[in-house]
Amino acid sequence: MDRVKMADVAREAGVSAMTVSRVINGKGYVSDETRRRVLRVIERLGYRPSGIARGLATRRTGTIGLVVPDVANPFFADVARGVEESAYAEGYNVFLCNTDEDPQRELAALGSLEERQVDGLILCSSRLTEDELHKVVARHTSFVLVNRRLVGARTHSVLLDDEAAGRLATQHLLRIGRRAVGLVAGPETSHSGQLRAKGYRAALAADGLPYYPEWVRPCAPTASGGRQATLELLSNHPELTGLVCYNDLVAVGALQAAKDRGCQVPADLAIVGHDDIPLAALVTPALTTCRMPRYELGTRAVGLLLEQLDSSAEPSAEIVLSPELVVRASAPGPPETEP
Amino acid sequence: MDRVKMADVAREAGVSAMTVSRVINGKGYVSDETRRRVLRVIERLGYRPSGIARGLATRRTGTIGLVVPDVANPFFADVARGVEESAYAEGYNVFLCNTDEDPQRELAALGSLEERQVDGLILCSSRLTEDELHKVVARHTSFVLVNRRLVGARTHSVLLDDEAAGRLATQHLLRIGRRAVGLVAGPETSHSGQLRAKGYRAALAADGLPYYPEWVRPCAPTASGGRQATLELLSNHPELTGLVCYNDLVAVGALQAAKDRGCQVPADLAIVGHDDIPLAALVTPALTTCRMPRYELGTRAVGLLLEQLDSSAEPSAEIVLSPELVVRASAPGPPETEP
DNA sequence: CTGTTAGCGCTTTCAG
DNA sequence: CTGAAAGCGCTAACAG
Repeated sequence: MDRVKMADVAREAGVSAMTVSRVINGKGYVSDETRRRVLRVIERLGYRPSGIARGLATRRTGTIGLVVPDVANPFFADVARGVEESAYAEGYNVFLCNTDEDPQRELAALGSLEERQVDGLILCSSRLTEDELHKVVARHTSFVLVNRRLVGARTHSVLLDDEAAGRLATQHLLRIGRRAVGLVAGPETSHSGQLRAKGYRAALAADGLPYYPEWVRPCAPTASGGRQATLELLSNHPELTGLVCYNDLVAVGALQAAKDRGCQVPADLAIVGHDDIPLAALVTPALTTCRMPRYELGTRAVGLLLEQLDSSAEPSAEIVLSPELVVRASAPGPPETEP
Repeated sequence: MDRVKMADVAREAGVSAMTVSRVINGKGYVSDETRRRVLRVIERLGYRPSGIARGLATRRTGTIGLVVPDVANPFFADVARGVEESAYAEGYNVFLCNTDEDPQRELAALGSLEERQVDGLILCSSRLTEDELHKVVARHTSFVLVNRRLVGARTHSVLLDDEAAGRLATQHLLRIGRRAVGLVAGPETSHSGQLRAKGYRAALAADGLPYYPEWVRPCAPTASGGRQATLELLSNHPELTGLVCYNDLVAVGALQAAKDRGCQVPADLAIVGHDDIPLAALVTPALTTCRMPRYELGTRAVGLLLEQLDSSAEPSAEIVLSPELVVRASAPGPPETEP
């Protein structure tokens, strides 16, 4: 019950292993007749070349590693799908590693992928320190960071424009006539949260509106976090007519809070979320939100990675992906284009 | 910039490669002093053994393949997480393959994993025919089917008890006094849908209630499918006081339909879904549903797989995982235990 | 306790 | 157009 190997095919076809190798890889000259004969034997024997033997000989495994904090999180699941699909399209297979948000496990995963000799590595929302990250990057020829930037290294990253997202969300509310717009800001430690908040402020400033820190409340990035923060925000500031939320889960919490207070959405309060997770379209009223191109995050990462693999030593590159406003019932209004 | 190899470590430590191999794998005797010296050199040089070289020598790659229709689907994302985590805990890495529900791609993925010489394969909700599946199984020593059964093969599978789920959901409605219970049944071609419907019928029969086919409507497994089917069901049968839904998405559609018709949930109509996706807890009213243990599907699959790898040639095994009723607002009531 | 000798299955030279 | 020899980095099986 041993695997059939190249030598078996060669013997059966009456040629050398080298010839079999040539027809498999389509390089070098092989007469049409020989090729056909070899192909037939391969088919008949059900031969499959051994990737690891090939890997040992070529020092290329046709494999890329993907490290994510949690595949079950829809955000990373979409990234993973993007990575998997485009890697597959280019003939690569992907090793998936889950870190459970734990830097220790992240390091371990990276080590394990190094042993597997992946050709390249995609690291998503790394929880490592800059120092650790620099060390890791140094060990790998081909490396792409997703949703994280690292200065001072030959690093390629694919990022989301969170500031633009915050701006977009806020602008939309302002444009539909809401002048008292609050922010349910998510965790204070969140990098993307800070950027979205920055966008919120920028949008206010652009319209010549003052920034009221008391209209901004941090919260856990969950529905219940959003609900509670919104409840407090609304009871202290009933003057608010619009709310930008850190993400869609928080926005759903805001929706619940509005309901708790008998406040009509969007009539009394218009709400905009971030991310456009599937849930956003299913709640009532459906959420207006900033769609973040998660799948594309994955495909672009693979693109950058393979670029590095082909042409060696590219300089650093950074791709920033833009969010897109999706208008639904929680903050309706004509979607206008940028001036 | 070449990788440091075992020979480098051996030379540097003044021992043979074999000794280095022994300390790395922790097998065979090595004096404590030598071990320490080797370890130090490994550390200093940043040596990492080559998994592929080892794989070629041992014919074991420490790798398992996971094939799913779509990682971005929360169901499979959870399975994938279960697989990844427990594989990792046992020192295995997992190759993830997405088939996009396409049998052709599924076959291709399987072939590709065979080339990578994975030690075992986990195939999730396969879209292949029985014949194709039999062929695939025959090529692999270690194989586990998730959410799919295959008769007449030395196959191991991990399954969800869909019939019990349908029964559980229906029983709950009957117990809280709903005697006119309809079924929004999902796609007619869905295997799990048919089983859940069977459970629905069984529960009715157990209570001595008649089965009315006109209270059952198929639909697309989506919120809009559920909404439309429920709308039709309610307008033809306003007598219904309870609804079992194929899955949570469909149940959310049913919720929307009830709202459309000004029908109160749960007062006028109690609704039970299936799966317990995150969404279920977030809609208003929150959904009562049958939780299907998706993460465990993954962990158990790995368990079965590794069992096969260790002790060769196990007989077929089948693990059936039980659903669990999660009571929330859409069909409240004291959760009773089985009689 | 440690080292030597052979491969694992493929591809890379370099010759025919 | 085809083949022979050598080796990728590691470990199994023996020796010592």
